[in-house]
Amino acid sequence: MDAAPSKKQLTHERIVDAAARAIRRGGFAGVGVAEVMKEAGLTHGGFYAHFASREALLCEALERAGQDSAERVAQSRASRQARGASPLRTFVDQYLSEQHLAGREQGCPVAALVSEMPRQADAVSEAAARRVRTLVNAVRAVLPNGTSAATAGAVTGQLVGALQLARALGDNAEGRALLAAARRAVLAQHDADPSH
Amino acid sequence: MDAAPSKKQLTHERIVDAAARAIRRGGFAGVGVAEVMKEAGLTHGGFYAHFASREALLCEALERAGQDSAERVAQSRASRQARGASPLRTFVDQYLSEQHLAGREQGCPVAALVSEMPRQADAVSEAAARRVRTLVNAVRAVLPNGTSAATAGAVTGQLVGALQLARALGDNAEGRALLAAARRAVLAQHDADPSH
DNA sequence: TGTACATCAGTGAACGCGCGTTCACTGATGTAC
DNA sequence: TGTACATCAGTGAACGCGCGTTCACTGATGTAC
Repeated sequence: MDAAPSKKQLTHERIVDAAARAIRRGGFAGVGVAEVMKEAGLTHGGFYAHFASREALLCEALERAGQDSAERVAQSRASRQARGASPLRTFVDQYLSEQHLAGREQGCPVAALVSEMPRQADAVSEAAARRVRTLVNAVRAVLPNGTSAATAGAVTGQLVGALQLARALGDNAEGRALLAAARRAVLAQHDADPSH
Repeated sequence: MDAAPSKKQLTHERIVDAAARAIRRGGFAGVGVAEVMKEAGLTHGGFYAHFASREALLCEALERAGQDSAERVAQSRASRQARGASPLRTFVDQYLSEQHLAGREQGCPVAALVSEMPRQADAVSEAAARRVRTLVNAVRAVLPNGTSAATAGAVTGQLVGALQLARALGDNAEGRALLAAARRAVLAQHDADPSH
């Protein structure tokens, strides 16, 4: 069905990928039509054959960034859980890892962009709200059955907030200490088996 | 000593006040020289008699926004504590209040700006990091004596993250439920007397 | 007290620049016969 | 198999606009005498 992507579709993907990186690197305002097209190996004039507007690109970029980040997490999840860690512990250790602290461009778009989300044009902030819900659901999935969306949201806030504050303090001892303290706090509160 | 501010100093304050509101309303990029000057009742040409650059204004605006927000909190704190609430509960109830959810422009600049902080020019992101430390210290002051800065940072992350996610979801039932869940979580974890 | 002058906060026109968007065009691809 | 033609992804010049910054100027204030 989706077996044979056309050349145009492949180009489209390349543009969205570039934008998904740019949006986490530079924020919503850091996504420039010309720069993204250049990074995709094209000239800026062709942009409007692919997107109705820059706004439309931002919406697609948000979604792509979320998928991209989720895939990265899924890759190492299996191996960690095999070593006996709980799903929650695995998730928290990855989300509040030093790699995630340093790798903004490849990381969670919610952590990279939340404080800008409410200021975007309607279509963009709606796409952003969907991304937030997706993340909250991912957190909910590693919490005990029956946990409410609101409670999962509070835990998500704990993760997102700690990562952002650590980044604002810098990728140094100060930021890493905050991150470590947040890992401990989340696990002490929600993990049944704080063995390690 | 600082008894008689000159007319120029008063003007300077007005500009910084306008910028402190604009930076929380529109983010770092939302602070335009011309617009801020206009809001202060001036024309844009006079700007450089007050600031070396737009960057310098951003630094001052960050600090002012922090003071402004802290003052607002201090105003209602006394009366609440008099009614018997603990300092922590008072702080949390205010930080995660529905007023704070709706009032971005008058609220905490850290919640309004964290995810943009690491992307700013050096001077600005340093001023931002100082703001973060100030907030963490305020949280630390309402936690038990001896709480480490890192642990206070984790709690701060919980507050900042929850407020941001709620704002990204919108000032509606969904956002308010997240906020309420976060209030419960923080107090259950840290407040000795969860009486109410 | 009154006049002459220096100071300086604020004005408004102008600048160069980068941005999102438009559009006439190119040139490769693939179908029709 | 070979030629003629339509399609359409991508090019690159050009547009209008808003931005941060500069600068010659204005006009009110206050000091010197």
